[in-house]
Amino acid sequence: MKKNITIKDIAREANVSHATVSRALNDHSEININTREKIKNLAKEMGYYPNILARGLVKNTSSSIGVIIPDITNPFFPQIIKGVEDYSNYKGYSVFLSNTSWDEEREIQNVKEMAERRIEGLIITPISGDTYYRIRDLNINIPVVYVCCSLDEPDMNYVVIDDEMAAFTATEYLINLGHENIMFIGGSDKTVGIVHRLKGFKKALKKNNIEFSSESVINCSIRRESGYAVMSDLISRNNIPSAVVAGNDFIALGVMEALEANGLNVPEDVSIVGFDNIEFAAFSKISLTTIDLPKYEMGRAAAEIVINNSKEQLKVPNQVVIEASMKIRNSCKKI
Amino acid sequence: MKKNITIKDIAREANVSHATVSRALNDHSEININTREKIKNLAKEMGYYPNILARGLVKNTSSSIGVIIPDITNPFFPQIIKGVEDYSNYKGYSVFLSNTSWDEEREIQNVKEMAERRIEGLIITPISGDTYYRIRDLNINIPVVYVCCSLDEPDMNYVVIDDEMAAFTATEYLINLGHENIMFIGGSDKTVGIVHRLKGFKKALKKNNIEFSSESVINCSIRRESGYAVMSDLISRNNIPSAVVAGNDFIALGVMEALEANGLNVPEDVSIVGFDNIEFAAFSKISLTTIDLPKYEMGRAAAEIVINNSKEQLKVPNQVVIEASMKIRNSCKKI
DNA sequence: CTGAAAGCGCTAACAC
DNA sequence: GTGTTAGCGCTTTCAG
Repeated sequence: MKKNITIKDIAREANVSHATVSRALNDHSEININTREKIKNLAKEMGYYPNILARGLVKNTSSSIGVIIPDITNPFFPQIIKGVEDYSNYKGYSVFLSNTSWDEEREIQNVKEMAERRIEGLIITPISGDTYYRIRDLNINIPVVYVCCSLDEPDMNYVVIDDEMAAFTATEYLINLGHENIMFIGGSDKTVGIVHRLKGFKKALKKNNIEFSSESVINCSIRRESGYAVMSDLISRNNIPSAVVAGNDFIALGVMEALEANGLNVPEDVSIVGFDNIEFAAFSKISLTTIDLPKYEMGRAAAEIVINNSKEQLKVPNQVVIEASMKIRNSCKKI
Repeated sequence: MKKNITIKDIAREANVSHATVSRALNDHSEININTREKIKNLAKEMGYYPNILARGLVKNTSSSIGVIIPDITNPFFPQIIKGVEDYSNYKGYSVFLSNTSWDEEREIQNVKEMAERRIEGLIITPISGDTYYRIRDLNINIPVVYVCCSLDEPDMNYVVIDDEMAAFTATEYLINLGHENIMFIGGSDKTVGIVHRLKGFKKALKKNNIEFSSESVINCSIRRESGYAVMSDLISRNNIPSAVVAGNDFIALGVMEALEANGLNVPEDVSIVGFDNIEFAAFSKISLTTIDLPKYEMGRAAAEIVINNSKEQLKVPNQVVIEASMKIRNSCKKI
């Protein structure tokens, strides 16, 4: 392994001390402009790449942040990541990415590892609300902001939409279309965003005097396959609702697939509304009515919070609730 | 900013030297088992997180790798990333992710930054073949493997499929279905994979005595919107092919959208075959016939190469060509 | 088995 | 302006 060029190598070559090289490379004011240029040229010639880790050691920074998500395969997350990445890159930060594949232990493990790498901020969409407490108890001494996960904790930083409200809107939209047999399909009851959505769902039923039956909510993992499996099962048991509110678009798509596979049509046979507005929901063949989350903006907002606060160690919790709206397309019909 | 606790803090607390603490924490053999346990417990109690950067400085490692891709929003890439991430995580490496948004300068800039962060390997799907040479000239002293980009360079490491062959197969499939007016829509002529695909396209035409007209290949950026724009333009000029080979699925989807928007149907009015087999291509409403790239496996293979070779500095170039096959669905019809 | 000391590559006083 | 020195948090000889 060829050794990397260091500041000392340059110093030797330039006949100066390595401190001078450091000053030159960092554009310090107290340095002769000629030696500065000479050193800079030399550094370029020699193919010098500063060792940021070493610098970080003395300056106690890493100029990196971490992003932990459960499933990069769900098109919802890449948009968030893009928002984070653009801002981080702009600010000179690099981002560590971790995909936990819905494994809570892996999630916690990765938080620890990132702490050991001295990330200056963590952005996470946790698998469950428990994660908040587990991370808190980790005492990692790093600001963390939660995306799509808000708990009633005064010290928690998060970027969310008003899930309850959004689900309420979506559900009432279906009710106003004449639906009464509506099911909520989606997500485990450990996933915080889903819990809020479910709350909004129930609220809308109640307000409109539709009796809520526990059989009308079905938990499943937040995967396309899960939506597919749940709806297939429903069909086989001949227990088909007239409308469904899906925990998110990925699940909604699975539900649509299952319907399709069984010769049922959307919206003719069953109406459906999703959550997230992933890119494919807009695809004309799919045309899924859904709640539009400003994913990119949420990622960016989260990045702004951690990066701008990492220095002064977040004092005021940042709890940002971003506006979401319903995108009405063609997956729901009046009955 | 609360200071992080260090090995020295533990040493003081345990009345030993910090070297002993280091030995204990790293399970060295030459250490009293009792002091080891005592120190370990103390470390846990005190909430100690080793500073991996400091360790890296002395051991000259970072246990991190970099991944650079042009567009995380294209579902093709998350699968690759997942493959990389799973293996890296398994091996104790963290991954830096960079999304360049098709900006070549940002791409190069990020390579430099990652070099400064002393990543031990770089996995990149470059925007153009030029990148290979620019990176090579950067002399970053880090193994890099290219994904979906192979050049005729003996020292290049890459993981690809046989794009030319695959495109040949796809095109001939359309020809055998009776198509003669086939267009290739996709990608800039700087993108290496696309260039190979185009080559295969031409080869198939030639072999089947179909005259090739330069008007039957249209370059565009590798985005869904581009496919949409190109096809819209074609339609407005009333220059509609009977079949199209798309540079990739994302473009194919855009093309389908444009067709749809203009009242044209797939496959009735125009047949189409894509490349990549992104998840949504399989969606029944879409049912896109396409070339299936084993994305996850490609990412994993790339990660294996960089991680297992970073130590001994790749000597033998790893040029792996993974098998790809055609997934026949319902986007093409016989004429 | 443990401590002292050196050093990874860099920045930051402190002299001169 | 520049060199000398110390030290960031850690691992690793080298003694003992």
